[in-house]
Amino acid sequence: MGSKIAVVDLDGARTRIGSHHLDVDELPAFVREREAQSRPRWVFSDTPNWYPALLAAGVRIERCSDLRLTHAILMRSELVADRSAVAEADQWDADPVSAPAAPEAEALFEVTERRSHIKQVPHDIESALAEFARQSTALESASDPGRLRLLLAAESAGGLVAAEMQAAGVPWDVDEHDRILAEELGPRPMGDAKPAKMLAVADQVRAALDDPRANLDSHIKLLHSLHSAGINVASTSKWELAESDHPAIAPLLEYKKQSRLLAANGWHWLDEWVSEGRYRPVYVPGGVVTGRWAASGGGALQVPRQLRPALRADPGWRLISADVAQLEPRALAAMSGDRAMAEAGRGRDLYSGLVDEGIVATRQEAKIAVLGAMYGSTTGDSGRLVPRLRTSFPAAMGLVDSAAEVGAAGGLVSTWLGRTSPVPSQGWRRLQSASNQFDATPADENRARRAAGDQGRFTRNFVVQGTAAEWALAWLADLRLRLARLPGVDEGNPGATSAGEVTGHMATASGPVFSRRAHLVFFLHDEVIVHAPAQHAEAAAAAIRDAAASAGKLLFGDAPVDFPLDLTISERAAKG
DNA sequence: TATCCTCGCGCG
DNA sequence: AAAGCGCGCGAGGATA
Repeated sequence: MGSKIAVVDLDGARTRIGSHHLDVDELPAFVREREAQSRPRWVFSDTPNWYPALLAAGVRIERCSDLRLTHAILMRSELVADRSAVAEADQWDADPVSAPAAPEAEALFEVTERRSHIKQVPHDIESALAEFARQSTALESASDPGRLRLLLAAESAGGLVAAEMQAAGVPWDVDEHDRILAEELGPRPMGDAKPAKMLAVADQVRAALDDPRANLDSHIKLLHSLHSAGINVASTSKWELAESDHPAIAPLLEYKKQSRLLAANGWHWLDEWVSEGRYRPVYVPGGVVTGRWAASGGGALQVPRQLRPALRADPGWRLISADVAQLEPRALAAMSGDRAMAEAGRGRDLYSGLVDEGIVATRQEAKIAVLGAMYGSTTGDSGRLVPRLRTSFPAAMGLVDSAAEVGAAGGLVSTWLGRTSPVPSQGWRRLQSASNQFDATPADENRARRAAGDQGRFTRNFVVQGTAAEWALAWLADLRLRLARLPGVDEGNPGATSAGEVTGHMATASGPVFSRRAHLVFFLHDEVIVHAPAQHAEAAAAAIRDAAASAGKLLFGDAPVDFPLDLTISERAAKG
């Protein structure tokens, strides 16, 4: 509290034209005023270090550059001719640090403890100015700075969205969640006891195995019990179990399902991650090398469909859920300029398009073929179907095949906007050179070949997954601005009723910035959920659609590829 | 007792 | 008929 920070104004040529010294507590008012005057592009060392406090004070910003996020892209991008200066400034190559999910007093010690061995970027003004200058120079040396600028802006906007979604939280119906748990597991037990329905199912399994002491919670012990009962499986995974037909299998699969629900999203999860009716997972923008977001806490990447009914809009509000159908193949069609593939997906389900065009017989086959093409399958049904795509979609297949070839040889690949894959590890390179030595054994050669294949499948998928992630970021970035421009709950709609009551309820859970206006609450690779006042739900839905159309134009111009959405407006997220 | 690894399963 | 990409998480078991 009360520590001094410096803020510097730069003009378009990055020349210093002013500076200010503020107490940290004065920052929100300062930012609010500047934002109202000129909506500058703020430069943050690291968004989670600055933005949560602004949001808590009721201040949103329109745009920023996040130096940590942009550094990570620029230091690797093949588009940048001279990236040595950026790459050498390795204090900026730091771990993502997320804002704590909720300021809980008892967790403070733990949080500081954990953060102390995490490498953080510097937050002082001179370091930031120096890095900003290095990045600007690098960007100017790029072969296609326009694309990279787009990527950097989208990436930074993603940082803002993550902070905003964490501040807003997903409206979560704890009672509904508890009902689902009770239905599946039985009522909440005391302490760490197992719920009643689980105990009952476990007894059925033990009876069927004729093994009253069988331990179902340890893979190893369970495997022994299964073998003793004459069930010959190599693992306890459910797909393998499902192939046996023994009376113990059905209750065992049921038990595993219950056990998973309890461990991953049971009452303990509810206590830890949902408070005041808001689920606040921790997002990590740019956390995956492909550009996808990762998560670190709360399991935002794996909320089971079973629990989707627990997402519930506040009274007088709606949830608008939207996902892009077949985002990755569409991104591939667009970036490769494959007109036939674009045509297969235009105005319809892309998989059904493949059936209509006579390329495969069923939608299921189409899905297996397309996923196989993007993931690099060579065996089974998928390996059999992929070659048909090579005939029909030569441009798309050429792009992924050549990405795989480059990767297998140790090379780098880049996404549409210029995010470049990481160099293969030293261990990988050692394997390859060992297999080229005169005394290489067949085992060496095998290992090297397998590793080369793995790397090839990684780079094959990198260009597609990464470009899809860019589309999604562009979608998000545009959407957050469109939503911010929608009127508040009691503005511009004289017909609105009980608005005061609704906002009164909201103010606690969502904080001052989000309590009155449509806002993003969830994002997962190719889907968004927006929480909006009922009277603006249609406008919010239109914003989601318009943002998707803009994203396609922004990235791919007039390429004949569309990105259709499945969109639902409801009080509850759809049942899975 | 703390930390790492493997397994299995949830999500896209 | 569980292949073929990217993740996070919890539990049990092994290791320090």
